[in-house]
Amino acid sequence: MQISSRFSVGVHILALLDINKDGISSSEFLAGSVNTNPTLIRKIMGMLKKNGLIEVQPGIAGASLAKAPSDIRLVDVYKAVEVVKDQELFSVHENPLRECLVGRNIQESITPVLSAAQIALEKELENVTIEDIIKEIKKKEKDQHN
Amino acid sequence: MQISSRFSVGVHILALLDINKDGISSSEFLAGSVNTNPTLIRKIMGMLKKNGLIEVQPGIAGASLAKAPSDIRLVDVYKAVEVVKDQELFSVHENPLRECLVGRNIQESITPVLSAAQIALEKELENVTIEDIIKEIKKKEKDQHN
DNA sequence: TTAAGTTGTATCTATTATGAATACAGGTAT
DNA sequence: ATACCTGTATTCATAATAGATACAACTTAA
Repeated sequence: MQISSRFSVGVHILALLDINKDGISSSEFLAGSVNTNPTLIRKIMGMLKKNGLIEVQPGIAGASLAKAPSDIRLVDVYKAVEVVKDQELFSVHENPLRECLVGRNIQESITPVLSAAQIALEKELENVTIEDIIKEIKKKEKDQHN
Repeated sequence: MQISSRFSVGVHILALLDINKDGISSSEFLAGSVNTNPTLIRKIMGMLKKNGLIEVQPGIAGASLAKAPSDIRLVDVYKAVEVVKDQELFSVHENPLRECLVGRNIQESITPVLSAAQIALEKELENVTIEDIIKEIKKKEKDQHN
């Protein structure tokens, strides 16, 4: 099981929109950098737009960030691309036997733990912004030239 | 996307093995409580056995915990049932364009963040044991009778 | 106004993971 | 010898993902 690459692709798109802000970032351009097809990019861009992270207009080539890179946290991207719904990272088996002590109480007993784990993961993604990723990209690039 | 219910089923099995330790917990018995088929239970039991969490023997009905419930952490179950591999909770798009600044550095830049998030999730599962779950089950049962 | 290019969607397909189900070999016990 | 159980392989239906094609609606430039 893996969380969809829509998340990492979303981050890729946002970082590139900022780095290429003086140019035109069409879905085809972005798709080239990500190495996928423009349709998937447009689908993800639609999600990012709906959540107020980017600005795009039908018919007009290119997109741009709707906020400063320092104001976009990775958790915003994570939630925008809907890779995981709230409270539902972990699936729990349905309809355990109500005639059994464990069966009738397991769901309510385990759900808070699973929820806490999911929240811990999301909290970690709150600490990183697109600006951080961009800085890291530039740093890696610089390091490689030394 | 959701993490397989093998995890919650595994916890269910372990809790029930302890609560029913004076009885015989065959795969059919466990399957009844979980409300699934015995094959899936045996498959998961095989994983739990391989990781030293339970004891089972071919031909002999029933299984039992290999450790005290207080010594089995949920993260042990999580890893035993292999719902998620190390470093691979998040999938990252492959082969981004090397001719692009973002494309050639995005993977190395984002991987540490994703890894940290995954570890945060697992850390949360380290804090809870099967004993905790059993206590919670009994507590919920008691609360319901008042 | 026409033509070209782009976004926003819908649709189809291949691939993969899950979980239900059946079957059966091999082990155990009465 | 019979009955029961575990361990494992296999088949099947379902769902999510990602690649791909097609096209309507919109914008811009010629």
